[in-house]
Order: sequence, then structure tokens, then C-alpha cells
Amino acid sequence: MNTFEANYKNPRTLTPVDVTTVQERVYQSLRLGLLKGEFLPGEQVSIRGLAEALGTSAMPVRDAVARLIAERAIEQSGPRMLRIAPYLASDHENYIRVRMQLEGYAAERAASAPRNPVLIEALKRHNESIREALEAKDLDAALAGNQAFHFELYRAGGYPQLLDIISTLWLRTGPIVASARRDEALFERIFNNGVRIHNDVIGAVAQRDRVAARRAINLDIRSSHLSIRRFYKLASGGADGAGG
Amino acid sequence: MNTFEANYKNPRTLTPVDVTTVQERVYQSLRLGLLKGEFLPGEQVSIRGLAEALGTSAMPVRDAVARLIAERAIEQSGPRMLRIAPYLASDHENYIRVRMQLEGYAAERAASAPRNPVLIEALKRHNESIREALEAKDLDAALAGNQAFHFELYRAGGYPQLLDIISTLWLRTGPIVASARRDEALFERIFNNGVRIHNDVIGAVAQRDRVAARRAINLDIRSSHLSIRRFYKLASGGADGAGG
DNA sequence: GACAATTTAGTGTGATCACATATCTCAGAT
DNA sequence: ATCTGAGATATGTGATCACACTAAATTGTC
Repeated sequence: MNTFEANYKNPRTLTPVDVTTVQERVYQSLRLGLLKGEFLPGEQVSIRGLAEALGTSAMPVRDAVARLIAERAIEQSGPRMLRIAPYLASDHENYIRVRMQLEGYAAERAASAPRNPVLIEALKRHNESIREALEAKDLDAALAGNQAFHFELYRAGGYPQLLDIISTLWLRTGPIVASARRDEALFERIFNNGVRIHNDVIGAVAQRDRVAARRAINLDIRSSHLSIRRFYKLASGGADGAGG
Repeated sequence: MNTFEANYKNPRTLTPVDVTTVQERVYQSLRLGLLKGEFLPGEQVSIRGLAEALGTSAMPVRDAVARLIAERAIEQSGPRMLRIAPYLASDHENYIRVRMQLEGYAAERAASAPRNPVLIEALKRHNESIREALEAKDLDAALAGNQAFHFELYRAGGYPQLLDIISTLWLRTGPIVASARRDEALFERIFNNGVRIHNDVIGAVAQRDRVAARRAINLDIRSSHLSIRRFYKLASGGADGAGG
């Protein structure tokens, strides 16, 4: 060991520096923001605006936005205009149907996998965290808990490719669900109902009943969808919320 | 009418100029190339290389590639390296399962829609064009006909959102299927079998039997998948073909 | 002649600039 | 007070350059 190494003893304790590209971090950041409901459906965004908010130049944002456009989370609303995918009743209805197919399938797979007590515990934990968040009126935490519950289940379903497609779909419906936060009472009703249905899901997975698992997940998706639709129907009368 | 208008009578016959962005055309071009099998799975690509081949600068290609990365058609194979998504047996198997869910669902929807003689005729026409292409040993045309058949059916299923996701999946499995062209005999066997199965699909749709439609489409997907898998298993012994 | 070290060519990434064209702002006329 | 118009601001798009880094090619050495 020479003097250099002696002076800087045990360099292995150094925290590894983040080696990912700026573009990737911007992408992940925007993705998270969409799922957390920090953007409203139909809201206009600009590359330079996002770049400034994120403290970078325009270039990495440009690449990240291109990816989000491919995922239909962001769309071009004109020749030189970008916006978050707006809420359109019929389109959203269709996405819900696709989600029921895919998430139902993932749930079915998770339920028919070998018995997995760790999974059951994790699901219970997530569901409990939603319930606690609702009691504390922490809507962000409730949203995050719900997401954690679903993806824990789907991850157990087996393959990453399916998870990938589902998460792309959440990127589109995410801002819409999250925007229901504006009606706090409705939001709480949706998620209280969700907690109850999640218990059915957990029961189905514990008993390895794939039909019941699929049905429960589909009920969860559909019932929250119906509430959201009602919310937008009411909102379109007075307040903003639905972008054009 | 003044002299100007008189001199340039009936300006409506002017062909509209292409107003889309370069980026968009590059994206569509790469997309088509992937589906036509002009790229091999695992093949390395470079932004500058594609830009030169397409006669543009790097910038539009960069945006287009970012979109294709989001669709998992292109992936980063290293810190500064891009390649077409390679063939990985287990991953591909998973994609096939997802495709069976979604395309089966789309077929089911198409079959349960109101009776549509125009659709039936179109499907028959596409299937006939595959058969003719195989007779003429025009593999490109057979591939295109197969794609036309499937998407005609799925389009009839109803909603564009589902079509959108399915076409993203084709973008990933497309180069893999297309690369089976290297074994001409196998390729012909796959598609001859396909033509036969397509007739079952047409029959199911004509009789509005959604269960049969779903089963037939799933059989089509699965049986061609099995052949492809065998092809790659054999190819991995001697020739190249599987990248990665 | 075989192998290792070094140079060279090529890569994605990020920054910056120019441009055409949208949308917004605000004065001026009716 | 309302509408019209021009000017100002901001937008995505495309091009170009610099940079850090990788992989291939080339040179030098034994």
C-alpha cells in the first residue's frame, strides 16, 4: 500500500456516484410526477419550462418528452404545442377495458403461482398503509399505497414485460385518477372502497383462486373508473379539470 | 375573378405539400423498416448511421430513436451503444403470452360486433394475397399481407387504443418473425399454416362466434411462435442470427 | 510472427443557436 | 366598451459543436 492509498483508507465506503444520464433522470422524474398527479390532464407543458423546473437544459428534456409521447402520456396538441394527455370519456373508457384485460391477467397469474406468504404479507401491508393514509387524510400517501399494492401484485404475476405495458397504461390513466383529488370526499370514497376490494384480492390470492382474483381486480378498476367518470361529468359543468 | 386567379385557374388541383415534421417521417420510416424485417434482432444501429441512410441530420433521428426506445423496439446495449431489441427466448415467450391476451381480446370484440360483410371480404382478400405471395415466393408480400390481415381484424374490434398497444408489440416481435425469412422453407411453412388458420378466423367472425375467434387467433400466434423458437434454437448452433 | 500498448475512429450525450410560427399583449380605432 | 391589428414573447424543430468514453485498428516490442 502506497502513501496515496494510505491517506484515503478504505475507499469502499464512498457512496457510488449517480452514473445515469440526465435524460434518464428527467424521464423518471416526469414519470413519477405524472403518477403522483402533479400534472393535470390536458395541461400544457413546454420543453423549456420543464427544463427550467428541473434545472437542466432543454436537450435531455427533449429526449425524455419524446419517450413520453411514444407512451401517449404527452401529446402534441398543435403544430408546436405539447400537453398532458387530456381526459376524454370514451378514450378513457377504452383504456380501462384494456387495463382490465391485462391487469386481470396479471392478477390471475399471481394467484395461480405457488403459495407465497411473503407476497400476502406485503399486500396486506400496502393495503393497511392506504387505510392509514386515508385516516390521516394524506391523499398522496394513499395514491402511492394504491400504486404499490397493484404493482406488488402484478410483479408477482411473473414477467416484467407485462408489468412494463401495464405501467405505461398507468402513465396515461394516472393523471386522470390523481386529478380526482380535487374532490376530496369523492377521492376518499374511491379509495375506501378500494381498500375493501383489495381485501378480496388478497383473499383470492391466498386461496390461489385465479378467477376470483381476476374478478376482484377488474371490479377495483371498474368501480374507481365509474367514480372518476362521474367526477368529470360534474366538473365539466362548472370548474375546470378537463382539458380540451 | 382577377387576373391572378385567372392565370392560375383552379388551384385546388395542387397536390398538398407534406407538412409533417422530419422527425415524424423518420419515426414512421424506422417503424416500417422494423416490421418489414430490414433490421435483424440484436443488430447494432447508430444515430449518425441511420441519419445518413435517411438523408437527414442526426437530430430528428435522435427524437425518433428515443420514441422507439420507449417502445422497447430499440434498446441501449451499453453506455453508448444502441441495438435492435435482440431475441431472447424467455422474453419472447412472455411477449407472445401478452399478445395472445390482447389480440385474442381484439378478435373477440371483432367477432361480437354487428355482422360486417365488408370486413369479411377484406379479410378474405388479405388472406388470398398471402397465399398468392407464397406461391410467387414473394416473402415481403406475404409478411405484409399477414400484417394487413391481423390489423384489419383488430381495427374492426373497435378501439384505437388497443390497436395502438398491439402495434407496439408487433414492433418488438416484428423483427424476430421477419428474420425467419433466412430459412425460406420454414418461413413458407409458417405462413401456409397461417393461411389455413386465418380461414378459421374468418369463419368464426362470419358466424359471430367470439370464443372461436379468440381461439383461432391465439392458435395462429402460438403456432408461429413455436416455429420461430425452433428456428432460433437451430440457428444458435451454427449461423448467426441471434444477437446479444 | 504473436501479443500488448497506443493511437484512431466512432459513439451517445448535452449545450447552444437559428428559424418559422404559433399564442399572447396591448394599443388604437370604431 | 368591443373589436381589430400589430408587435412581442414563447414555442417545437432542426442543425451544429464539444465532450467523455468505447471499440476497433494500428503500431511497437519481444
